[in-house]
Amino acid sequence: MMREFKRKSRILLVDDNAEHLRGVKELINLETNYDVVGVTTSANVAINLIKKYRPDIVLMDINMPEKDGLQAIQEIEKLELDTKVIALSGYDDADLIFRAMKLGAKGYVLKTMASAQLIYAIDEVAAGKIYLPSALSSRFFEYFQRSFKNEAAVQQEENLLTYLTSREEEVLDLLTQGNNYKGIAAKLFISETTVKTHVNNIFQKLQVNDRTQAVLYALNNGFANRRRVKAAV
Amino acid sequence: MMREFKRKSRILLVDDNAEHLRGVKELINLETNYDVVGVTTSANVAINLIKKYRPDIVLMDINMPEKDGLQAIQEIEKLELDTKVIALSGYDDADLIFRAMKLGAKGYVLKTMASAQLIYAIDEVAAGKIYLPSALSSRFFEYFQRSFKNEAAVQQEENLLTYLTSREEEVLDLLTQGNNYKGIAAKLFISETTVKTHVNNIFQKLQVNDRTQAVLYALNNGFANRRRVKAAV
DNA sequence: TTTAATCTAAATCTTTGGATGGACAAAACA
DNA sequence: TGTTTTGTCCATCCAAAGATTTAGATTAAA
Repeated sequence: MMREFKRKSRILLVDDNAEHLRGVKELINLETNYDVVGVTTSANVAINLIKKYRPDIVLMDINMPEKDGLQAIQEIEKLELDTKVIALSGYDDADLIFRAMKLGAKGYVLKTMASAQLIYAIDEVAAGKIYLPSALSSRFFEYFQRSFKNEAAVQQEENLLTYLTSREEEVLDLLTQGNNYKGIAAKLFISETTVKTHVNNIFQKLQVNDRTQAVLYALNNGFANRRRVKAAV
Repeated sequence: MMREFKRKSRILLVDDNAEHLRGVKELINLETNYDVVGVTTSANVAINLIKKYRPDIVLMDINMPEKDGLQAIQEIEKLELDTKVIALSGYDDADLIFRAMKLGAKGYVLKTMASAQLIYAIDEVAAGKIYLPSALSSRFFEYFQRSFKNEAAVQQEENLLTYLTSREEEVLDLLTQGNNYKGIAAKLFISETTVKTHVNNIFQKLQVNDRTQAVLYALNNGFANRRRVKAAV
Protein backbone atom coordinates (compact mmCIF):
# COMPACT_ATOMS: atom_id res chain seq x y z
CA MET A 1 0.00 0.00 0.00
CA MET A 2 0.88 3.66 -0.15
CA ARG A 3 2.24 2.84 -3.55
CA GLU A 4 0.21 5.24 -5.65
CA PHE A 5 1.97 7.00 -8.50
CA LYS A 6 1.24 10.38 -7.17
CA ARG A 7 2.83 13.41 -8.78
CA LYS A 8 5.43 15.03 -6.60
CA SER A 9 4.20 18.17 -4.88
CA ARG A 10 6.00 21.25 -6.11
CA ILE A 11 7.14 23.66 -3.44
CA LEU A 12 8.26 27.28 -3.46
CA LEU A 13 10.30 28.67 -0.57
CA VAL A 14 10.17 32.33 0.43
CA ASP A 15 12.46 33.57 3.19
CA ASP A 16 14.62 36.66 3.40
CA ASN A 17 17.17 34.71 5.43
CA ALA A 18 19.32 32.99 2.81
CA GLU A 19 20.85 30.79 5.47
CA HIS A 20 17.56 29.39 6.64
CA LEU A 21 16.41 29.12 3.05
CA ARG A 22 19.21 26.75 2.17
CA GLY A 23 18.57 24.64 5.24
CA VAL A 24 14.91 24.17 4.51
CA LYS A 25 15.60 23.42 0.88
CA GLU A 26 17.99 20.62 1.74
CA LEU A 27 15.61 19.28 4.30
CA ILE A 28 12.77 19.07 1.83
CA ASN A 29 14.93 17.63 -0.90
CA LEU A 30 15.54 14.65 1.37
CA GLU A 31 11.87 13.83 0.95
CA THR A 32 11.05 11.74 -2.08
CA ASN A 33 7.60 13.18 -2.64
CA TYR A 34 8.49 16.85 -2.80
CA ASP A 35 10.30 19.04 -5.29
CA VAL A 36 11.55 22.49 -4.47
CA VAL A 37 10.80 24.34 -7.67
CA GLY A 38 12.02 27.71 -6.55
CA VAL A 39 13.48 29.75 -3.76
CA THR A 40 13.50 33.49 -3.27
CA THR A 41 14.23 36.04 -0.60
CA SER A 42 11.69 38.52 -1.89
CA ALA A 43 7.94 38.46 -1.45
CA ASN A 44 7.46 40.47 -4.62
CA VAL A 45 9.48 38.02 -6.65
CA ALA A 46 7.52 35.21 -5.02
CA ILE A 47 4.22 36.53 -6.34
CA ASN A 48 5.59 36.51 -9.88
CA LEU A 49 7.11 33.05 -9.50
CA ILE A 50 3.79 31.73 -8.27
CA LYS A 51 1.97 33.17 -11.26
CA LYS A 52 4.47 31.51 -13.58
CA TYR A 53 5.07 28.14 -12.01
CA ARG A 54 1.90 27.49 -10.04
CA PRO A 55 3.54 25.57 -7.20
CA ASP A 56 1.37 23.31 -5.08
CA ILE A 57 2.70 24.69 -1.83
CA VAL A 58 4.41 27.89 -0.78
CA LEU A 59 6.38 28.13 2.44
CA MET A 60 6.16 31.82 3.23
CA ASP A 61 8.24 33.55 5.87
CA ILE A 62 6.00 36.23 7.35
CA ASN A 63 8.68 38.09 9.26
CA MET A 64 10.29 39.84 6.35
CA PRO A 65 11.15 43.54 6.42
CA GLU A 66 10.65 44.78 2.86
CA LYS A 67 7.22 43.46 2.03
CA ASP A 68 5.08 41.94 4.70
CA GLY A 69 4.60 38.21 4.33
CA LEU A 70 1.01 38.50 5.48
CA GLN A 71 0.34 40.95 2.71
CA ALA A 72 1.94 38.51 0.31
CA ILE A 73 -0.39 35.76 1.50
CA GLN A 74 -3.33 38.00 0.90
CA GLU A 75 -2.19 38.71 -2.64
CA ILE A 76 -1.59 35.07 -3.35
CA GLU A 77 -5.09 34.19 -2.14
CA LYS A 78 -6.51 36.86 -4.38
CA LEU A 79 -5.06 35.02 -7.38
CA GLU A 80 -7.49 32.18 -6.66
CA LEU A 81 -5.03 29.49 -7.64
CA ASP A 82 -4.75 26.08 -6.06
CA THR A 83 -1.54 27.12 -4.39
CA LYS A 84 -1.55 26.44 -0.67
CA VAL A 85 0.41 28.73 1.57
CA ILE A 86 2.07 27.66 4.80
CA ALA A 87 3.14 30.55 7.00
CA LEU A 88 6.62 30.31 8.48
CA SER A 89 7.36 32.48 11.46
CA GLY A 90 9.74 33.02 14.29
CA TYR A 91 6.99 34.01 16.67
CA ASP A 92 4.03 32.17 18.17
CA ASP A 93 2.20 35.44 18.60
CA ALA A 94 -1.55 34.86 18.76
CA ASP A 95 -2.36 37.89 16.67
CA LEU A 96 0.06 36.85 13.94
CA ILE A 97 -1.34 33.34 13.85
CA PHE A 98 -4.87 34.65 13.75
CA ARG A 99 -4.20 37.04 10.92
CA ALA A 100 -2.33 34.47 8.86
CA MET A 101 -5.13 31.95 9.15
CA LYS A 102 -7.72 34.60 8.47
CA LEU A 103 -5.96 35.51 5.25
CA GLY A 104 -6.14 31.93 4.10
CA ALA A 105 -2.88 30.28 5.18
CA LYS A 106 -3.28 26.50 5.22
CA GLY A 107 -0.75 26.13 7.98
CA TYR A 108 1.51 28.00 10.38
CA VAL A 109 4.82 26.59 11.49
CA LEU A 110 7.48 27.99 13.79
CA LYS A 111 11.06 28.13 12.58
CA THR A 112 12.16 26.72 15.88
CA MET A 113 10.12 23.59 15.44
CA ALA A 114 11.71 20.25 14.68
CA SER A 115 12.16 19.58 10.99
CA ALA A 116 9.97 16.51 11.30
CA GLN A 117 7.10 18.75 12.30
CA LEU A 118 7.62 20.96 9.27
CA ILE A 119 7.54 17.93 7.01
CA TYR A 120 4.43 16.69 8.75
CA ALA A 121 2.74 20.04 8.24
CA ILE A 122 3.60 19.94 4.55
CA ASP A 123 2.25 16.41 4.31
CA GLU A 124 -1.04 17.42 5.87
CA VAL A 125 -1.46 20.52 3.76
CA ALA A 126 -0.49 18.64 0.60
CA ALA A 127 -3.24 16.19 1.49
CA GLY A 128 -5.73 19.04 1.45
CA LYS A 129 -6.00 19.60 5.16
CA ILE A 130 -5.31 22.70 7.18
CA TYR A 131 -2.67 22.14 9.78
CA LEU A 132 -1.81 24.04 12.92
CA PRO A 133 0.47 22.45 15.51
CA SER A 134 -1.44 21.80 18.72
CA ALA A 135 0.34 24.50 20.71
CA LEU A 136 -0.32 27.15 18.09
CA SER A 137 -3.86 25.97 17.62
CA SER A 138 -4.44 26.53 21.31
CA ARG A 139 -3.06 30.04 20.99
CA PHE A 140 -5.29 30.72 18.07
CA PHE A 141 -8.40 29.64 19.90
CA GLU A 142 -7.65 31.73 22.95
CA TYR A 143 -7.43 34.74 20.69
CA PHE A 144 -10.50 33.69 18.76
CA GLN A 145 -12.62 33.20 21.86
CA ARG A 146 -11.42 36.39 23.46
CA SER A 147 -12.52 38.40 20.45
CA PHE A 148 -15.97 36.86 20.61
CA LYS A 149 -16.19 37.30 24.34
CA ASN A 150 -15.60 41.03 24.03
CA GLU A 151 -18.18 41.18 21.32
CA ALA A 152 -20.70 39.54 23.60
CA ALA A 153 -19.69 41.73 26.53
CA VAL A 154 -20.21 44.93 24.58
CA GLN A 155 -23.80 44.01 24.11
CA GLN A 156 -24.43 43.67 27.81
CA GLU A 157 -22.78 46.34 29.91
CA GLU A 158 -25.11 49.27 30.42
CA ASN A 159 -26.22 49.56 26.87
CA LEU A 160 -28.07 52.80 26.28
CA LEU A 161 -30.00 51.10 23.51
CA THR A 162 -32.06 49.29 26.12
CA TYR A 163 -33.73 52.54 27.11
CA LEU A 164 -35.29 53.00 23.70
CA THR A 165 -38.98 52.34 23.28
CA SER A 166 -39.98 49.93 20.54
CA ARG A 167 -41.13 52.80 18.36
CA GLU A 168 -37.80 54.52 18.81
CA GLU A 169 -36.08 51.31 17.85
CA GLU A 170 -38.05 51.26 14.63
CA VAL A 171 -37.01 54.81 13.88
CA LEU A 172 -33.38 54.11 14.72
CA ASP A 173 -33.54 51.08 12.51
CA LEU A 174 -34.60 53.23 9.58
CA LEU A 175 -31.91 55.73 10.44
CA THR A 176 -29.30 52.99 10.23
CA GLN A 177 -30.51 52.34 6.72
CA GLY A 178 -29.73 55.84 5.60
CA ASN A 179 -33.24 57.29 5.60
CA ASN A 180 -33.97 60.97 6.17
CA TYR A 181 -36.95 62.38 8.06
CA LYS A 182 -39.18 62.29 5.03
CA GLY A 183 -38.33 58.70 4.23
CA ILE A 184 -38.94 57.53 7.76
CA ALA A 185 -42.25 59.39 7.97
CA ALA A 186 -43.40 57.77 4.75
CA LYS A 187 -42.39 54.30 5.87
CA LEU A 188 -44.01 54.53 9.27
CA PHE A 189 -47.09 56.42 8.05
CA ILE A 190 -46.60 59.21 10.55
CA SER A 191 -45.84 62.88 10.14
CA GLU A 192 -42.36 64.23 9.69
CA THR A 193 -42.57 66.22 12.89
CA THR A 194 -43.37 63.11 14.86
CA VAL A 195 -40.29 61.48 13.43
CA LYS A 196 -38.29 64.47 14.54
CA THR A 197 -39.59 64.07 18.05
CA HIS A 198 -38.61 60.41 18.13
CA VAL A 199 -35.22 61.14 16.70
CA ASN A 200 -34.63 63.82 19.27
CA ASN A 201 -35.58 61.46 22.05
CA ILE A 202 -33.19 58.92 20.62
CA PHE A 203 -30.41 61.50 20.69
CA GLN A 204 -31.11 62.23 24.33
CA LYS A 205 -31.13 58.59 25.32
CA LEU A 206 -28.01 57.68 23.40
CA GLN A 207 -26.29 60.88 24.43
CA VAL A 208 -25.29 61.87 20.93
CA ASN A 209 -25.61 65.04 18.88
CA ASP A 210 -26.74 63.95 15.46
CA ARG A 211 -27.99 61.07 13.40
CA THR A 212 -24.59 59.94 12.22
CA GLN A 213 -23.43 59.51 15.78
CA ALA A 214 -26.67 57.74 16.63
CA VAL A 215 -26.16 55.32 13.74
CA LEU A 216 -22.57 54.72 14.76
CA TYR A 217 -23.58 54.09 18.34
CA ALA A 218 -26.22 51.63 17.21
CA LEU A 219 -23.81 49.78 14.97
CA ASN A 220 -21.08 49.62 17.57
CA ASN A 221 -23.36 48.35 20.27
CA GLY A 222 -25.04 45.42 18.66
CA PHE A 223 -28.21 47.13 17.58
CA ALA A 224 -28.53 44.82 14.61
CA ASN A 225 -28.51 41.87 16.99
CA ARG A 226 -31.28 43.37 19.05
CA ARG A 227 -33.44 43.86 16.02
CA ARG A 228 -33.27 41.43 13.12
CA VAL A 229 -32.15 43.71 10.32
CA LYS A 230 -30.34 43.20 7.07
CA ALA A 231 -27.42 45.22 5.74
CA ALA A 232 -27.84 48.89 5.03
CA VAL A 233 -27.59 51.04 1.88
CA MET B 1 9.17 14.19 38.55
CA MET B 2 5.47 14.57 37.81
CA ARG B 3 5.02 14.03 41.50
CA GLU B 4 3.23 17.22 42.41
CA PHE B 5 0.40 16.98 44.88
CA LYS B 6 -2.09 18.35 42.48
CA ARG B 7 -5.73 18.39 43.42
CA LYS B 8 -7.78 16.01 41.35
CA SER B 9 -9.76 17.70 38.60
CA ARG B 10 -13.49 17.49 39.24
CA ILE B 11 -15.59 16.56 36.27
CA LEU B 12 -19.29 16.82 35.47
CA LEU B 13 -20.81 14.68 32.72
CA VAL B 14 -23.85 15.78 30.74
CA ASP B 15 -25.36 13.44 28.18
CA ASP B 16 -28.95 12.50 27.52
CA ASN B 17 -27.86 9.00 26.58
CA ALA B 18 -27.66 7.18 29.91
CA GLU B 19 -25.80 4.33 28.26
CA HIS B 20 -23.03 6.49 26.98
CA LEU B 21 -22.98 8.39 30.24
CA ARG B 22 -22.15 5.27 32.23
CA GLY B 23 -19.43 4.27 29.81
CA VAL B 24 -17.68 7.62 29.97
CA LYS B 25 -17.96 7.71 33.74
CA GLU B 26 -16.26 4.35 34.12
CA LEU B 27 -13.61 5.36 31.64
CA ILE B 28 -12.75 8.51 33.54
CA ASN B 29 -12.83 6.79 36.90
CA LEU B 30 -9.99 4.59 35.69
CA GLU B 31 -7.85 7.71 35.65
CA THR B 32 -6.23 8.55 38.97
CA ASN B 33 -6.24 12.31 38.49
CA TYR B 34 -9.92 12.82 37.78
CA ASP B 35 -13.07 12.61 39.85
CA VAL B 36 -16.50 12.46 38.33
CA VAL B 37 -18.46 14.64 40.72
CA GLY B 38 -21.75 14.42 38.94
CA VAL B 39 -23.67 13.05 35.98
CA THR B 40 -26.93 14.21 34.49
CA THR B 41 -29.00 13.71 31.39
CA SER B 42 -30.46 17.21 31.49
CA ALA B 43 -28.81 20.42 30.43
CA ASN B 44 -31.01 22.41 32.78
CA VAL B 45 -30.01 20.29 35.74
CA ALA B 46 -26.41 20.64 34.63
CA ILE B 47 -26.50 24.43 34.93
CA ASN B 48 -27.69 24.15 38.52
CA LEU B 49 -25.14 21.48 39.38
CA ILE B 50 -22.40 23.67 38.00
CA LYS B 51 -23.50 26.61 40.12
CA LYS B 52 -23.45 24.41 43.19
CA TYR B 53 -20.37 22.27 42.75
CA ARG B 54 -18.16 24.36 40.51
CA PRO B 55 -16.56 21.46 38.65
CA ASP B 56 -13.26 22.08 36.87
CA ILE B 57 -14.44 20.48 33.68
CA VAL B 58 -17.80 19.76 32.09
CA LEU B 59 -18.22 17.20 29.35
CA MET B 60 -21.27 18.47 27.53
CA ASP B 61 -23.15 16.51 24.93
CA ILE B 62 -24.38 19.04 22.40
CA ASN B 63 -26.78 16.75 20.55
CA MET B 64 -29.55 16.70 23.09
CA PRO B 65 -33.20 17.19 22.16
CA GLU B 66 -34.75 19.01 25.09
CA LYS B 67 -32.35 21.87 25.66
CA ASP B 68 -29.61 22.57 23.17
CA GLY B 69 -26.14 21.79 24.46
CA LEU B 70 -24.76 24.83 22.66
CA GLN B 71 -27.18 27.03 24.48
CA ALA B 72 -26.10 25.40 27.71
CA ILE B 73 -22.47 26.20 26.93
CA GLN B 74 -23.41 29.80 26.37
CA GLU B 75 -25.17 29.99 29.71
CA ILE B 76 -22.26 28.36 31.50
CA GLU B 77 -19.85 30.86 29.98
CA LYS B 78 -22.06 33.71 31.10
CA LEU B 79 -21.57 32.55 34.70
CA GLU B 80 -17.92 33.56 34.37
CA LEU B 81 -16.70 30.65 36.46
CA ASP B 82 -13.45 28.79 35.97
CA THR B 83 -15.37 25.82 34.66
CA LYS B 84 -14.07 24.60 31.34
CA VAL B 85 -16.50 23.01 28.94
CA ILE B 86 -15.61 20.29 26.46
CA ALA B 87 -18.22 19.73 23.80
CA LEU B 88 -19.11 16.12 23.08
CA SER B 89 -20.80 15.42 19.79
CA GLY B 90 -21.72 12.70 17.38
CA TYR B 91 -21.07 14.87 14.37
CA ASP B 92 -17.95 16.47 12.95
CA ASP B 93 -20.06 19.15 11.32
CA ALA B 94 -17.99 22.28 10.68
CA ASP B 95 -20.78 24.61 11.67
CA LEU B 96 -21.33 22.82 14.96
CA ILE B 97 -17.64 22.88 15.77
CA PHE B 98 -17.41 26.54 14.88
CA ARG B 99 -20.34 27.53 17.01
CA ALA B 100 -19.19 25.52 19.99
CA MET B 101 -15.73 27.07 19.91
CA LYS B 102 -17.18 30.51 19.38
CA LEU B 103 -19.31 30.12 22.48
CA GLY B 104 -16.23 29.33 24.52
CA ALA B 105 -15.87 25.55 24.53
CA LYS B 106 -12.32 24.59 25.45
CA GLY B 107 -12.50 21.42 23.40
CA TYR B 108 -14.64 19.39 21.02
CA VAL B 109 -14.50 15.63 20.94
CA LEU B 110 -16.40 13.11 18.86
CA LYS B 111 -18.19 10.29 20.60
CA THR B 112 -16.76 7.90 18.06
CA MET B 113 -13.20 8.76 18.97
CA ALA B 114 -11.00 6.37 20.89
CA SER B 115 -11.26 6.73 24.63
CA ALA B 116 -7.57 7.54 24.80
CA GLN B 117 -8.25 10.64 22.73
CA LEU B 118 -10.99 11.76 25.08
CA ILE B 119 -8.66 11.39 28.04
CA TYR B 120 -5.97 13.28 26.18
CA ALA B 121 -8.39 16.11 25.45
CA ILE B 122 -9.34 16.30 29.11
CA ASP B 123 -5.67 16.35 30.08
CA GLU B 124 -4.97 19.23 27.75
CA VAL B 125 -7.97 21.25 28.79
CA ALA B 126 -7.28 20.59 32.47
CA ALA B 127 -3.79 21.98 31.82
CA GLY B 128 -5.35 25.22 30.63
CA LYS B 129 -5.06 24.64 26.92
CA ILE B 130 -7.72 24.56 24.28
CA TYR B 131 -7.82 21.27 22.45
CA LEU B 132 -9.29 20.32 19.11
CA PRO B 133 -8.30 17.04 17.50
CA SER B 134 -6.37 17.64 14.32
CA ALA B 135 -9.15 16.43 12.02
CA LEU B 136 -11.75 18.66 13.64
CA SER B 137 -9.35 21.56 13.77
CA SER B 138 -8.95 21.26 10.02
CA ARG B 139 -12.72 21.32 9.62
CA PHE B 140 -12.95 24.37 11.81
CA PHE B 141 -10.40 26.29 9.80
CA GLU B 142 -12.02 25.52 6.49
CA TYR B 143 -15.21 27.00 7.84
CA PHE B 144 -13.39 29.90 9.41
CA GLN B 145 -11.52 30.78 6.25
CA ARG B 146 -14.58 30.45 4.08
CA SER B 147 -16.43 32.97 6.20
CA PHE B 148 -13.58 35.43 5.88
CA LYS B 149 -13.17 34.82 2.19
CA ASN B 150 -16.67 36.09 1.56
CA GLU B 151 -15.93 39.11 3.68
CA ALA B 152 -12.78 39.77 1.69
CA ALA B 153 -14.65 39.38 -1.57
CA VAL B 154 -17.02 42.16 -0.62
CA GLN B 155 -14.07 44.43 -0.30
CA GLN B 156 -12.86 43.80 -3.80
CA GLU B 157 -15.63 43.78 -6.33
CA GLU B 158 -16.01 47.27 -7.71
CA ASN B 159 -15.46 49.04 -4.46
CA LEU B 160 -16.20 52.70 -4.91
CA LEU B 161 -13.91 53.46 -1.99
CA THR B 162 -10.93 52.89 -4.24
CA TYR B 163 -11.73 56.05 -6.17
CA LEU B 164 -11.21 58.26 -3.15
CA THR B 165 -8.07 60.35 -2.91
CA SER B 166 -6.04 60.01 0.26
CA ARG B 167 -7.34 63.34 1.51
CA GLU B 168 -10.88 62.24 0.91
CA GLU B 169 -10.12 59.08 2.84
CA GLU B 170 -8.99 61.18 5.75
CA VAL B 171 -12.19 63.16 5.65
CA LEU B 172 -14.33 60.05 5.37
CA ASP B 173 -12.45 58.59 8.27
CA LEU B 174 -13.40 61.56 10.42
CA LEU B 175 -16.96 61.30 9.17
CA THR B 176 -17.11 57.70 10.34
CA GLN B 177 -16.14 58.95 13.77
CA GLY B 178 -19.16 61.17 14.01
CA ASN B 179 -17.54 64.53 13.28
CA ASN B 180 -19.40 67.40 11.68
CA TYR B 181 -17.92 69.90 9.23
CA LYS B 182 -16.54 72.10 11.96
CA GLY B 183 -14.89 69.23 13.77
CA ILE B 184 -13.25 67.90 10.64
CA ALA B 185 -12.01 71.35 9.66
CA ALA B 186 -10.47 71.81 13.10
CA LYS B 187 -8.79 68.41 13.03
CA LEU B 188 -7.33 68.79 9.56
CA PHE B 189 -6.44 72.47 9.99
CA ILE B 190 -8.34 73.47 6.88
CA SER B 191 -11.39 75.65 6.36
CA GLU B 192 -14.90 74.37 6.70
CA THR B 193 -15.66 75.11 3.08
CA THR B 194 -12.78 72.92 1.99
CA VAL B 195 -14.20 70.11 4.04
CA LYS B 196 -17.52 70.62 2.34
CA THR B 197 -15.86 70.31 -1.02
CA HIS B 198 -14.20 67.06 -0.04
CA VAL B 199 -17.39 65.68 1.44
CA ASN B 200 -19.30 66.55 -1.67
CA ASN B 201 -16.74 64.80 -3.80
CA ILE B 202 -17.03 61.78 -1.54
CA PHE B 203 -20.80 61.76 -2.02
CA GLN B 204 -20.35 61.83 -5.78
CA LYS B 205 -17.83 59.01 -5.78
CA LEU B 206 -19.76 56.80 -3.40
CA GLN B 207 -23.05 57.65 -5.08
CA VAL B 208 -24.82 58.56 -1.87
CA ASN B 209 -26.93 61.50 -0.78
CA ASP B 210 -25.73 62.40 2.68
CA ARG B 211 -23.11 61.73 5.32
CA THR B 212 -25.02 58.99 7.05
CA GLN B 213 -25.22 57.00 3.86
CA ALA B 214 -21.56 57.68 3.21
CA VAL B 215 -20.62 56.40 6.64
CA LEU B 216 -22.79 53.32 6.17
CA TYR B 217 -21.23 52.63 2.80
CA ALA B 218 -17.76 52.95 4.28
CA LEU B 219 -18.56 50.61 7.15
CA ASN B 220 -20.20 48.03 4.94
CA ASN B 221 -17.36 47.97 2.48
CA GLY B 222 -14.36 47.44 4.66
CA PHE B 223 -13.25 51.02 4.91
CA ALA B 224 -11.76 50.38 8.35
CA ASN B 225 -9.53 47.70 6.85
CA ARG B 226 -8.25 50.07 4.24
CA ARG B 227 -7.28 52.64 6.80
CA ARG B 228 -6.07 51.60 10.25
CA VAL B 229 -8.76 53.12 12.43
CA LYS B 230 -10.08 52.39 15.89
CA ALA B 231 -13.71 52.16 16.92
CA ALA B 232 -15.92 55.16 16.59
CA VAL B 233 -17.94 57.28 19.04
C1' DT C 1 -58.32 57.42 40.19
C1' DT C 2 -54.28 59.51 39.95
C1' DT C 3 -49.67 58.95 37.92
C1' DA C 4 -46.49 57.97 34.52
C1' DA C 5 -45.06 56.52 29.81
C1' DT C 6 -45.67 56.52 25.25
C1' DC C 7 -46.96 58.03 20.74
C1' DT C 8 -48.54 61.40 18.26
C1' DA C 9 -48.35 66.30 16.41
C1' DA C 10 -47.46 71.28 15.69
C1' DA C 11 -45.08 75.80 15.72
C1' DT C 12 -41.02 78.31 15.86
C1' DC C 13 -36.38 79.06 15.47
C1' DT C 14 -31.38 78.21 14.82
C1' DT C 15 -27.87 75.63 13.04
C1' DT C 16 -25.96 72.54 10.00
C1' DG C 17 -25.74 70.27 5.74
C1' DG C 18 -25.49 70.02 0.92
C1' DA C 19 -25.48 71.76 -4.16
C1' DT C 20 -23.31 74.58 -7.42
C1' DG C 21 -19.97 77.12 -9.75
C1' DG C 22 -15.78 79.26 -9.88
C1' DA C 23 -10.72 80.08 -8.76
C1' DC C 24 -5.86 79.19 -7.97
C1' DA C 25 -1.41 76.82 -6.88
C1' DA C 26 1.27 72.61 -6.55
C1' DA C 27 2.22 68.27 -8.02
C1' DA C 28 2.01 64.48 -10.99
C1' DC C 29 2.03 62.98 -15.57
C1' DA C 30 2.68 62.41 -20.40
C1' DT D 1 6.01 71.36 -22.44
C1' DG D 2 1.11 71.37 -21.66
C1' DT D 3 -2.54 68.58 -19.27
C1' DT D 4 -4.73 66.44 -15.45
C1' DT D 5 -5.29 65.61 -10.71
C1' DT D 6 -5.37 67.12 -6.26
C1' DG D 7 -5.98 70.08 -2.51
C1' DT D 8 -7.17 74.34 -1.09
C1' DC D 9 -10.60 78.20 -0.68
C1' DC D 10 -14.80 81.36 -1.34
C1' DA D 11 -19.78 82.90 -1.90
C1' DT D 12 -24.45 81.97 -2.44
C1' DC D 13 -28.60 79.61 -1.89
C1' DC D 14 -31.90 76.31 -0.42
C1' DA D 15 -33.01 72.22 2.05
C1' DA D 16 -32.59 69.48 5.90
C1' DA D 17 -31.61 68.69 10.48
C1' DG D 18 -32.01 69.66 15.16
C1' DA D 19 -33.63 72.26 19.69
C1' DT D 20 -37.36 73.65 22.33
C1' DT D 21 -41.84 74.00 23.95
C1' DT D 22 -46.43 72.70 24.23
C1' DA D 23 -50.10 69.47 24.07
C1' DG D 24 -53.83 65.81 23.01
C1' DA D 25 -54.81 60.70 23.11
C1' DT D 26 -53.98 56.18 24.80
C1' DT D 27 -52.58 52.84 27.79
C1' DA D 28 -50.49 50.63 31.71
C1' DA D 29 -49.32 50.74 36.36
C1' DA D 30 -49.75 52.14 41.21
